[in-house]
Amino acid sequence: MRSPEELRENLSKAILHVRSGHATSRRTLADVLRLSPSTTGDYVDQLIASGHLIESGLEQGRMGRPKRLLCTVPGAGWYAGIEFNAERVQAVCVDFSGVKTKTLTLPLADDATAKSVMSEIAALITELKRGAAGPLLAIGVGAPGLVDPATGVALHYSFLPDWRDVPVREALMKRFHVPVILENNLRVIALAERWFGGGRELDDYVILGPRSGFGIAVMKHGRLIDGQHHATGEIGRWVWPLTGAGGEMHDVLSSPAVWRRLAGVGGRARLPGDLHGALSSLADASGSAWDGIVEDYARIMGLLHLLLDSHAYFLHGPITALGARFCTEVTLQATRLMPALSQMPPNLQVSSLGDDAGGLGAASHAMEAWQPVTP
Amino acid sequence: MRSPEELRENLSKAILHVRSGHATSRRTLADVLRLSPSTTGDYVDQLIASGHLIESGLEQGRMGRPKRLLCTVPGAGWYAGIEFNAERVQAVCVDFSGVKTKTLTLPLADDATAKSVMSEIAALITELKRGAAGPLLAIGVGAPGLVDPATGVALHYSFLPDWRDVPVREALMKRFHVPVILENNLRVIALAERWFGGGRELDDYVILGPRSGFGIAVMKHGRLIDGQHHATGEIGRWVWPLTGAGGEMHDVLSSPAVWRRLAGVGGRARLPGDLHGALSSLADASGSAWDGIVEDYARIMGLLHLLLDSHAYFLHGPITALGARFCTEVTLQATRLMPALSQMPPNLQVSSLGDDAGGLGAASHAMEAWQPVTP
DNA sequence: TTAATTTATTCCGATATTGCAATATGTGAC
DNA sequence: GTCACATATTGCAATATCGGAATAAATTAA
Repeated sequence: MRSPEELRENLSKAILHVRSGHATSRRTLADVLRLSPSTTGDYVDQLIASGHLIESGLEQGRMGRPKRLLCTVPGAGWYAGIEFNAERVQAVCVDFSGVKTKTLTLPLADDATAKSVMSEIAALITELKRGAAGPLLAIGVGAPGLVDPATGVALHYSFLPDWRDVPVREALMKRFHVPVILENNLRVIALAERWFGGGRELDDYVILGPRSGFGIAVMKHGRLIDGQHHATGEIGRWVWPLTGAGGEMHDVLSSPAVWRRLAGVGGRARLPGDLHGALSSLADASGSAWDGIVEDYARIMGLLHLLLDSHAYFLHGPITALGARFCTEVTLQATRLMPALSQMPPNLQVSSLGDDAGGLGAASHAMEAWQPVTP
Repeated sequence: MRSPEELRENLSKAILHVRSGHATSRRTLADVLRLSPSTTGDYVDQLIASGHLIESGLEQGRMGRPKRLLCTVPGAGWYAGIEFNAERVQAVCVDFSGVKTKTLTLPLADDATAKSVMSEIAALITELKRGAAGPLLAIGVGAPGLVDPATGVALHYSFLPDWRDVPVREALMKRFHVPVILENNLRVIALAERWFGGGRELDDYVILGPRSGFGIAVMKHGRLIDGQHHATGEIGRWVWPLTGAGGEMHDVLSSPAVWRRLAGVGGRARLPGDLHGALSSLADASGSAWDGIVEDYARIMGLLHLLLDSHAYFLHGPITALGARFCTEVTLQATRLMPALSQMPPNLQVSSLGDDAGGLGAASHAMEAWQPVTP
């Protein structure tokens, strides 16, 4: 008898591979699971019996017996993905076949507290329940700031005054009685990119997330890299300019900072409510402010790419409003500044995921963590 | 029946864990292998019967039946580790219990070619054979420049004129009839750090290798990170100064460059034969050249640590002659330049491995790759 | 049409691995 | 000393997984 853990894990992986489309039949599933066809067949029968998978027709190859196609049953349940920051809470519903079926967004008041945020989250999940097919299977939460995924406690977030040591997992598990997974919001966005974005075929890419701060998430070998102080990717705290001392990069290159530079306003200016929209109207800007921003981003891209040598770099956050032109110019400028890059130009692109990248990522995390119960 | 591959892999892992001291009894071995005690017991019996392991006494815990200690049999065979650059070839012998028993070094002539290097390597392995206990089990090679580990072909190295597409694995396998593993030399040094250096308890650290160029190797989750163009960690090609264009970091911060700056000679000056020795005599230098170098390294440490957040950074290469004082000053200066580091000071240290780090690393790689034959 | 070929799935005996119980071997309390 | 407890190892019946053969279902060649 093999350990039940391992069985559950294999069943879970089987579902994930079918859902992602990486495996479409018993045979291909056996290949990606690295298990024998016989065992895989058993698994599939079991998952069909439990209502998680279903056969959806035949696919004829160039020759031989056709594959009996497999797919996940949409109504077998759904995952909730929650993401929030100081301005809004977002909740998305992803059904068992991995399709986003609903997105809800709730603006937060200026005087929002940890308590009010948690109750908004619960309210949104309850709202999602109405009309969702099947049972809620798991909840993923992408929280800003510092989090401890192991304990499910959110440690700190500067823009919500009393957001400190919030037991997110405990609270939501008590309320909804399903597994709850907590992660940093930039890191769940990396998962969204794998499930819904341009990272579907990749296990090596980087998320660039200039928002209020500037962090990155690094996917290597299909896994997000970690650090000692939950501080991996905190490049917003790089000194800026790079040959200076004291000042920090996110003061100059975060999304709000980029808007200020482009709009030509000082640090005191009040930010527009819709930063993405405001930046969007500046997308065909030119002049020294634009060129300076491009050059700054180019330097960062160069440093990152010569260090990480990743397949792709996905841009996220309000700054994506600057569009593909921005990415192109940054890439060009990077190669100009660092000739070594001409042999290996970085593949920088605007993420195809829109504003609900965070919610999608949180749901992706829930999908990856959930396991079926074995009979 | 489980797959024979998996069995061999488990036996191999069992040996590695016993050798490393991470597992000292059947019980603890079961824990680290994540297998049941019964199965692990079978494995151990098998490995004792085949002469790879042996019981070496009892260890009494605070209570209960004592562990029956396990250790690897030194005479069960040995691993050859080869490392070279334009100046010398190095070969080390590591016995089955993971102890280095011999190091050989052969200087290379100025007119060395790929062919002569390969024949020196073969000669050194043959020399190691004399007096080594048991059979040669595997050969690890750490080659400078660009290599393709998958095919075992060394692609390119600037300082050996015709070193291009050299089929290292094929040649040595034909000659010695054992597995041959090829890797980049900086990356095998990372393995040496895990087996023989300060990385023994870590699975998250970085190797800084300023030698002729300047590369780093990043260990995350116990695995070296890879990239798209075999170019991960090529930070020597960062633009330098960081706010400039065109010039590259290794022109200023490689070991030869640091010596030139400290010695106050121009770029044309001939390098001393013993760079480590030459730098050593400058270890208590001071003045603007020293301060400039410290500041440059501090910037790099800051950038790396805020991005990678690793447990430790091990300094390798001739520059280690500058000693612990250099590391201390770099760390201090980094924190001064980037205040964010004060919450998470980087742990930079001179590697405790000496000049044969490369050979040890190559042997480590061979150790990790070798698997016992199942009866 | 039939036979040869290719690919996917299922059947089945062999066995490696497991969980649990039993056994071994120590400490500490009294 | 004896008993309760703690920890490590071994024995054994139950079973999950495997390899290989058999079967299924298609294409291609003749």
